[in-house]
Amino acid sequence: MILTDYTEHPQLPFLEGEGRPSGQASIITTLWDEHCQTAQEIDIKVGDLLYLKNLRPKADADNKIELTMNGFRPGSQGFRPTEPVRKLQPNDPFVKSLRLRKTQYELHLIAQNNERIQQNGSPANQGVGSVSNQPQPQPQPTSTFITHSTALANSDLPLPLNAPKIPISPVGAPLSSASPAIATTRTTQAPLQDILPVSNTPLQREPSSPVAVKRELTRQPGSPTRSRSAYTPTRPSSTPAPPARGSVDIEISPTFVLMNKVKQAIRNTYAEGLRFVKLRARVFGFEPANLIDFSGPKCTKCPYKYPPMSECKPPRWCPGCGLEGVYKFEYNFKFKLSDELNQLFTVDVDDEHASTLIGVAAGNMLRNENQFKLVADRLALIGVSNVLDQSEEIFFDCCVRQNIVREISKEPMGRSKKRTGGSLPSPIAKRHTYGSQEMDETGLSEPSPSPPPSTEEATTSSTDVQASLGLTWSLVFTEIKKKDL
DNA sequence: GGTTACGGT
Repeated sequence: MILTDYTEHPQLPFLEGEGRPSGQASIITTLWDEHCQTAQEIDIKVGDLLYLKNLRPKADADNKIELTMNGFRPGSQGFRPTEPVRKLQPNDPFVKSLRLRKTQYELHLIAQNNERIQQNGSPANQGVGSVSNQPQPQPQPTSTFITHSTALANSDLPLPLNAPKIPISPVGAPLSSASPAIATTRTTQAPLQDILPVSNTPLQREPSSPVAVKRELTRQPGSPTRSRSAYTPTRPSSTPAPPARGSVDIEISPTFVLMNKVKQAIRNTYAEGLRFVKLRARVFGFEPANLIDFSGPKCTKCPYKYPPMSECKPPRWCPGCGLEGVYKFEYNFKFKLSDELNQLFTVDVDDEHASTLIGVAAGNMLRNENQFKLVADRLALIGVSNVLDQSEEIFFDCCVRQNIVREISKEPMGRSKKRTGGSLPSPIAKRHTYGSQEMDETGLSEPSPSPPPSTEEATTSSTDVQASLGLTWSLVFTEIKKKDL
C-alpha cells in the first residue's frame, strides 16, 4: 500500500503526486502474511483511514524509507498484537487529528507554492526548512511509526523529528508517537500532508498568525490613546482597567456610528422591543476552532450548510435539496465576548455581518491562501487568531442584537412559559433559530409576543445562564477598521 | 508490561 499521514521526508519516494499527496509525503508499506490477508478481508480501499500497529521501517535499495508489517511467528517469544490492521471509524479521534494534519499540510503546500512563485523558480522541496515555527520539537527515543503506542496525549500535532538514519536503527524520525495513516494509490485529491520535518527543521503549522506582529507595528508616534470612542464605560473600581493598548493599530467603530445605525434600523423596521446593545468587549473564544472554517459552503438552492471544509469536502449533490450541489461560501461563526464588566456574551456572526466586520466577502480559505490571509489579518486586529496569545486583551467596540425567538408550540403550551416566566422561547424554537439567519429575519418582522427582559437583567447573566434562558445574540453593524485606511 | 522481526521487486 501507499500511505500518508501528511508528513514529508526527503527519504520518501515520489516527488510529486499523480494521485498521491504532492510533496514527499507518501510511504510504501508492505503487509506480510496474516496482515496482508486481513487487509483484504476488511476490504481496504483507496482513501480509507487506517490504524496500523507495529510497523517497522527499513531502507530500500535506493535508501528510501519503507514500512513493513511482519507476520506473527508462532514459537517466537514475541506477543501477538491486537487488531494490528484496522480501519478507522469516522468518529475515531484519530480521524480528526489526521484531518487536521491534512488541512495543515495543505496550507503549508499553498504557502510553499506561493513562496516559490514569488522567488520565481526555486525547486519544490526547498524552503521546507525555512518555514519553521514549531514549538518544542522533541526527538523521541525509539518510536514506532504508525502504531502501538496509544499516546494521544501529546495533542494531535505530530512532532517533527530528527532525520532518520535509516539503515541503522528504526527510523528516528517518526511521524508522531501514534498516528493514523491514510491509504492511497491514486486519486487522492490534491495536496495532502502535514508538517515537514526535513532534517530537524520544525515546520510552521499555523499559517495564520501574522497578526501579532502587526499589532506591534504601526503606532502613531504622537497619539498613543488616539481614537477611543466617546463611549466611556463605568467600571467597578475593583475591576482593573482594560488595557488601552491593543487598539493602537486599529480604529474601531465609533460609538456614534453604531448608534446611528441602530437608530436607523429601529426606525426603518420592524422592531419594537428589539434590543441592541453596544459593548466594548474582547473576544475570549470562538467557534469553530479553526479560522479556516469561519466561512463554509452553503447551498444556494436551499438552506443547507455543509460541514466544515477542514473536515470534508462538499459532496457533489446537496444533501439538503438533493439537487445539484451548487454552493457559495458564507461566513458563519460565533464569538465569545467578555465586556469590561466581565459579562459574557455568546454572539452569532452571520454572513452579512461578518462581511461588514471583516471587510472581505467570504471565500474558500482552504483553497485560497490570500483569502485566508485577508481574513486572518483582519481578525487578528481584534485578537482573533489560530495562534493563542493571551498576553493581550484587545477590547473593541461592537454592537450586538438580542435574537428574538418565536414561540413554536410543539411543546405543550405553557410548560416552557411556566418555567421561564412567560416570555422565553421553548427549546424547540431556540433550536430552530440558532444560526439561521432566515429565521432571524422572520422573527424580526413579528415582534415577540411579550416585551423582552430588561437590559439589566440580560446583561447581568453569564453566558450559561443566558443560554439556559434562551437568550442568544448576534453581532451587528460592527466594523474593524485599520487606522491607515 | 513484556517481546521479536524471515521473506519480495
